[in-house]
Amino acid sequence: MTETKTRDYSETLNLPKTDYPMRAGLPKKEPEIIARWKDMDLYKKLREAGSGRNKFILHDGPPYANGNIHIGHALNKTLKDIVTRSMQMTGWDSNYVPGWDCHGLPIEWKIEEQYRAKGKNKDEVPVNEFRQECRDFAAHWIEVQKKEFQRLGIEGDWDNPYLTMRFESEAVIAQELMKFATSGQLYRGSKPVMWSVVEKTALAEAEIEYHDYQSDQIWVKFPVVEAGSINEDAAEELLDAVVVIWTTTPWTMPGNRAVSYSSRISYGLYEVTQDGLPDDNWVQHGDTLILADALAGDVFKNARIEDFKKLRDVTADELAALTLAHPYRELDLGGYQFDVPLLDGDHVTDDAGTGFVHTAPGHGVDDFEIWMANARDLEERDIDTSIPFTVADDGFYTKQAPGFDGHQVITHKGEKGKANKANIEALKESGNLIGLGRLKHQYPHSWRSKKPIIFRNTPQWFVYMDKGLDRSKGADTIITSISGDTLRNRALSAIDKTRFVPASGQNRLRSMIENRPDWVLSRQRAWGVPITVFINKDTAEVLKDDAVNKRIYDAFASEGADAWFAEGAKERFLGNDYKADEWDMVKDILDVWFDSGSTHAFCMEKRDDLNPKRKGVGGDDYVLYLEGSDQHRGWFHSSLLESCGTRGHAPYDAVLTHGFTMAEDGRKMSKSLGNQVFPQDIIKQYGADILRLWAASCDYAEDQRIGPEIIKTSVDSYRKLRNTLRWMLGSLAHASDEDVAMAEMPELERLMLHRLAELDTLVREAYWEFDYKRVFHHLFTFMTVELSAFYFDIRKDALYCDAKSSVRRKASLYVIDKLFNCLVTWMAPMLPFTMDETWTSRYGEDTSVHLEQFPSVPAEWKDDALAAKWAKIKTVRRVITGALEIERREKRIGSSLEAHPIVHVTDADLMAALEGRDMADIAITSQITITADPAPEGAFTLDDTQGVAVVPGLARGEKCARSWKILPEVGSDADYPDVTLRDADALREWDKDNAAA
RNA sequence: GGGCCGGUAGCUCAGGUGGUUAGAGCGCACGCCUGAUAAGCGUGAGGUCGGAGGUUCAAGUCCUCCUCGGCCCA
Repeated sequence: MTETKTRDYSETLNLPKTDYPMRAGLPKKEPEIIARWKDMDLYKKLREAGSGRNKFILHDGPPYANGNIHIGHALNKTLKDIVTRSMQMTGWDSNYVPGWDCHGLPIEWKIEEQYRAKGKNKDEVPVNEFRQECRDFAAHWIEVQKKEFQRLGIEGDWDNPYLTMRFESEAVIAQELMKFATSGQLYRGSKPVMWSVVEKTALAEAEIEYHDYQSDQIWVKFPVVEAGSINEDAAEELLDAVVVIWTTTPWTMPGNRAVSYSSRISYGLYEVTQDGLPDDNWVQHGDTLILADALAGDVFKNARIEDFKKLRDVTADELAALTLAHPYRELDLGGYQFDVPLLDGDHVTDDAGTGFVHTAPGHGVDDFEIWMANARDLEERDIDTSIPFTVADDGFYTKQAPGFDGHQVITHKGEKGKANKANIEALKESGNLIGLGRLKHQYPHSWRSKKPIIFRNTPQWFVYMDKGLDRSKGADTIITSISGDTLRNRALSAIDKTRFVPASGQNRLRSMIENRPDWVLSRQRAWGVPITVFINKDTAEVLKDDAVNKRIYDAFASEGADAWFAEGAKERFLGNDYKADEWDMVKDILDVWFDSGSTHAFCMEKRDDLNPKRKGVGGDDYVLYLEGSDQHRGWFHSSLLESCGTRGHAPYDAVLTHGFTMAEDGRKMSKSLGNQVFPQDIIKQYGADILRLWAASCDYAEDQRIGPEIIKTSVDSYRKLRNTLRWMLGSLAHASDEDVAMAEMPELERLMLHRLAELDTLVREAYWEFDYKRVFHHLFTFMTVELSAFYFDIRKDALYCDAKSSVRRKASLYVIDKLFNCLVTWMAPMLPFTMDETWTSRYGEDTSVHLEQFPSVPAEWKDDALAAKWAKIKTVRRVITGALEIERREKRIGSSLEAHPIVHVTDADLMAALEGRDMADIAITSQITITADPAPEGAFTLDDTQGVAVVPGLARGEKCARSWKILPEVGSDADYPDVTLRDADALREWDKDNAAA
């Protein structure tokens, strides 16, 4: 016999074999996968697969089409995609139709900005030309964002998204508005808005800048005319007194309707005690004034009075019972005879002024709100609550400011008109002026003209929150005089029927609906859907005519809302039944929240592939809205009101909200702090799946953080997941399709199947609860702790070294196959790129994991008794590996295969669990001895484990050249003298198979 | 200023109805392996549970206040 050279056995082993790369190269690979999905028309295949199933509709809240996407968009769309994919894979037809919000102010601004750069004036451009430019602008960003969303791996109908500016959408939006109009829910009211006289336009908060400005300040007396009936003497005193206000806008005096005070401020009755005042002084000896205590001194100083005394306190109750006269009542102007009430308001402070605030509801937001809040009480006091239109759009007073028409507040050049002066004169004449001065302060100016703006009462369109509705006419409703069926009540009861995730959203939305005022729908803007309403010039009645409305709808559907602004539109829509000159055509634009609040109407209901049949209307389809928590005030809110007003119920079954994404330090991202994170950067550097893994692993219900270190955590997790899957793929390269019966399967394999059964329940539950971090953390821990470090580590020996015919090996491959299918499908919604790559690596390029369902798990896999038993086995294993670690540290062993521990198990329960187990395999040692004998002194134990002690020792025998186990039997097989008997058998089989081949 | 939500190891997260020395994974340190190898396995060090009061035999868990952060209003 010639000298035997050691044979290289590695070719006889079933080592992992795969092309699946360890390093993913996602930034390069993901676009290829997107292309593959497009080529195979995955979206269409998904729809075919889902056809006939109940629909799960994640109805997209439309992002605004005016810039690149940011991290918040990325989180939002990723969560939506995880929802869509997971529902599709758990038995629903889950069709995601993305949408965009296209109308509105920010886009108008951009176009205006471009105009300014070109020296063009918006007012000189025909409105429909301007609108076209807005449309083009939106269209551009829709394409940009679409690509960015697709790059994130979001699956949906990207070829047919919905757009609020599509003609059909504009038609339905107008139609929805007309439903409110014809059902009587829409009314014309008024509200002060910031108004630029120079540009003759309303301005939004963002269009305002503050500059220094010199205002006229005045202190004004309001004579007390009624003092209630608290106490005759006290009332008498107050009847002789005046309430004093201070204002920097004298021109708003004609609009005054009330005086506000605060019950949190202390007030007093003051008397002027100074002698020798000139006869023409505005304040005289003996005058009594009611003032805030903290400000009385200031007021007298401004009225040039040095000597005064406080007579007594004036209580909040006394103030509430006062009625004042307008300072102009005694003048012969007409129109100021009304009573002026005192209103308790939180906006009143005693920092400056008099402690009393002049309240002109047409000229300030606080004024308007306190007026409206008290409207009901005032009407009971026979006080007219209508708000006068005192100033026209050109800055001139109207006839509703009697005695002042002809005067201008602000001129067309932005300079002060004569209004202040005229009012000051009138006040002097009435004897109600007590102080006068100038004040330099910050005052709002138009960002365009840089000229001062004013608050001006303007007509606006509102929807009633508290008028009774009548549902008897189907979807349309009619106002009734008395009914509990109001829009507010409908919305509240709809909220009670809606599932909120997290639950706290319900309260949040509820309290907003409970407290909100009537819904203002009108904006004085150009880019949007118009309020398609005609009002009768004489009666101010809103035209309700189905034929007119249909003409409007049809025109919009084919030409877009531009039709409203086209030449001859009025005559065209009114038709022959009405005289055009008897009707006014409203030119206001709908608030964009009405647009997006109508998406359920023009997208969800109009598309056959959506149009849900929900519970209660003969179906089991399910509609979810998912947005950031700011949308309680926004889209969740407007969609609810729109749908309740026109359909009587919410457009959704469930509302899911997520928090906002902060920088790594937990603070808001900002350019100035330099802590911004851009999704585009992460995708470029690591890939979209890394970003998605971040989204899936964090608690999105709260605010999340993102930054370099956090991304690194995702990258590390990703690598671990990927390598574990890679090893499975490598092992499965040797698998056959042979099934192995449960009865034949070793307990270790059955334990893994049991764990799959448990995870199956958990994963399905967590996906239904949209709790992705729970799915991720469980799967990740399972893969690292139970698979990589336990099951795979133990089974490597059998998988690599056992003969092909080994049942143990076949069983393991069977289980790995099940593990693979479960894990890859379960993670597919979160990591769509990687899981599809993994899936196709096994099943071929013409498949996709996204067309799979979560595997059904046989009930027989679940085996709690087995799991309990293996918990004990693992307990013993921990003690063994603990003992081996000491040996390793002392350099007596390196690999655990060099060891032969003697395990003393004196706990009968644990011993019973070990019965029939090959603990050497399980502990990955070459040999092992299990004994019930008491452990000798100095044996290794763990503090938390009773009844197990380990005496370490070295394995005896030769090291097997093939499996590296050390066993005495090595050398006893004549054919294969350098291996164990198991390996010898395996080699015999391998050699036979390969000789035959 | 008001409404709502939150603050558990360096990071991401667990911690039903209050009950022994607060857990996991990652990261980190150290070690082993070299047939998952820019991989795999093991061991270890990390926490005043944002802070202060209070209720209770007992609080990360209940109450109050404060603080920091966030969303929405004003």
